[in-house]
Amino acid sequence: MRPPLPADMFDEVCPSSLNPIRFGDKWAALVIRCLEHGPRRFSELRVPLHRVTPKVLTRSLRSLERDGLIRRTAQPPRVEYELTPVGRSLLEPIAVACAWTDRHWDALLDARESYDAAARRATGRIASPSAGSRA
Amino acid sequence: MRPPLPADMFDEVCPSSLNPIRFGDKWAALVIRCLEHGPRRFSELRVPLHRVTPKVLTRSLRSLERDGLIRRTAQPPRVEYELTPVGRSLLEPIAVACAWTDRHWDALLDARESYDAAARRATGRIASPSAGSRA
DNA sequence: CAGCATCCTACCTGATACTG
DNA sequence: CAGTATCAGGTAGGATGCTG
Repeated sequence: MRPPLPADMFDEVCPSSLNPIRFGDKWAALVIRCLEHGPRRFSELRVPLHRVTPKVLTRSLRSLERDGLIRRTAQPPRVEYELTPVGRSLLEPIAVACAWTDRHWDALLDARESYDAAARRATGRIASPSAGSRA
Repeated sequence: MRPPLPADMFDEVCPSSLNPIRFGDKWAALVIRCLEHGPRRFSELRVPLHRVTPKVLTRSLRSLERDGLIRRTAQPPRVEYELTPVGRSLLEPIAVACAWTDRHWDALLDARESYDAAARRATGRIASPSAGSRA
């Protein structure tokens, strides 16, 4: 049998609003990568995605299913999710996005920091929300 | 001089919430593509992006600037926006995303339609928001 | 020309608690 | 196990009108 998904599969700053590249909703790309090596059950997905609530994960899964990117099969009490061919084809753009992020993540962090610092100097300390987590 | 940006540069269903791949906010990818061949002024951008209000376009530009993806230069009354090297590097993932969308757009449309149709049959006609526009 | 101010709506996301 | 229900906050997007 395939190994279970590791709880630390994703960085704790992941997903991130800082990452300009997004696939579907906040968790969609992570879900797709979880399904890369075969079908997974709801509770299996919750291990690496331990920071998402069941409600939100359900909505993300429904949305992916609606778009034909994953398929849900229920033979109670088992429910499994797997990639469709179209969903699997998203792995390539996702990989490209990840590669881009790896190369430019630090530049992005620096740019934001100096922009916000300049804005603070100009306005006398206003706003500037905290950085998010990673994709 | 470079030709002005055509008003019909983007499809009228573009950007789209249907497209699962997004770059920054709703208009960011379009802005970046507008800047591909050199700097553009605010009002130049408004031609192909005629469906975005000035407020929203401004916010999108500020956000891209904050992330170091574009650079804003003002020598009044001229204001120009141009891609930074990091911003330009996004053109490649964007192209990959566009290629993916071209290949799978129809499948996405069909999947949503049949999912919503099945949902209507199951629940007796509830919900199902209209499709969005394209990315 | 290149925005800003104001108001408003919808959606996304999450916390918490509960269930067939 | 695989969700659903409820409540609440924050942000994105847009309409409209005004300005240095």
